[in-house]
Amino acid sequence: MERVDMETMVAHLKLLANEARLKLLGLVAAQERSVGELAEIMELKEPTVSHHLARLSEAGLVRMRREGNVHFYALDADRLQQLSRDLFTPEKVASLAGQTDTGAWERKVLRTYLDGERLTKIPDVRKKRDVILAWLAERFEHGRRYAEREVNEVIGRHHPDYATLRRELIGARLMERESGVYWRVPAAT
Amino acid sequence: MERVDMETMVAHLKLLANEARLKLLGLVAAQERSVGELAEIMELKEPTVSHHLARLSEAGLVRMRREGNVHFYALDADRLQQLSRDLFTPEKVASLAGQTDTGAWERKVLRTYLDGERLTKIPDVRKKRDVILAWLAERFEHGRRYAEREVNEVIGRHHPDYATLRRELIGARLMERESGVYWRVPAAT
DNA sequence: CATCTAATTAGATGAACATTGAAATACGAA
DNA sequence: TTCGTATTTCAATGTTCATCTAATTAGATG
Repeated sequence: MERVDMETMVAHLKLLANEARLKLLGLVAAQERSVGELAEIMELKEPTVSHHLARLSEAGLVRMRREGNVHFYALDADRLQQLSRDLFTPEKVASLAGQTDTGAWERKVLRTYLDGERLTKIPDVRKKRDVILAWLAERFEHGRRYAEREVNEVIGRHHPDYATLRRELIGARLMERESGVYWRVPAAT
Repeated sequence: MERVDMETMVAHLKLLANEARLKLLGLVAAQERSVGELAEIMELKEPTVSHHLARLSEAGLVRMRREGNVHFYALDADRLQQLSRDLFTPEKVASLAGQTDTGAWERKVLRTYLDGERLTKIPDVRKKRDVILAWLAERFEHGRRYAEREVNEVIGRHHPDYATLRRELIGARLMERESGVYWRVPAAT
């Protein structure tokens, strides 16, 4: 499988997302045709057709053969099939996000609700609250076991309502507890 | 296989041929996300994101769920996969031409080289010559057998150089001959 | 060489579309 | 009800792109 980045992927889709070019591909699929011929059939001027053929040619979708000063174009069916196959594989779709910085929003939430180390407010919206809780969980060491009193103390440094936040941390499965002992849950991934 | 005409096909390709929309699909593929969240991540304003999501939504590619006045969008993976599968099947490409009048050019060639029943000139370019020869072949009846003298006479009504044209008709496999007898070859389809 | 034809290139125009700020809407909270 | 927030709708702006005419290139023909 050929690696295709976002940029070329969009370029290829743009190339195909045009009625004139799609028709051209269809016309040269059955048999080779000259520019003038295509212009006549499609009711477009030669320069227009020439322009589209040039773009298709760059992408390797059509081949050109000259006879005198007549240029005959024909479809490269293999290339088209390969391109359409590569364009939308499931993992391609999944990877679309990968090339984007997904952390920006989380950082903004933190900036909004944190004043230094101090938590100014607990967000009502679940997703924002999750971000805050994840940040809060990082205040605890991995592998270490905490008494409830210690947990309250750590949270208390950042917000007075340590009881609520402690329960939320458990609910969000960022921490676990058993018989009064708490510990931080390792990150999933 | 769902039938898709040229118009909707182009519309779908146009929808996907956009970096912002592709990124959006990728972002909502992994988990549902709110408009503001997406705007922040993509460094676009909310109206822009809202607009793109609306278009994706029309095509059924994303689903929306509201929680308070927060709108969460998520990918409809099945729909996307179905769309990408339907978009470029081999027979689809072949049929692209079907919706176009391919006869226009042939008619123009005939207009150019014919003056009524009279052939004004024999085209030099192979393709045009083929059109003229096909027209000429139609002057002969299917199934009937002609002597060479008769062939010359029929052609002679349209152009003085019957010898050349007779040979060309054979070369183009529009007519055949055996021991001095000629007949018209049925169309291949 | 001059001439003709086919195709491409260059430059201009217009339509489609992405993006935005401002206004309107919907909803929850006080 | 009034306020605050998230989203959508509206209207305006700027950019991209398809198409065209005019000019140029390249090949064939006389």
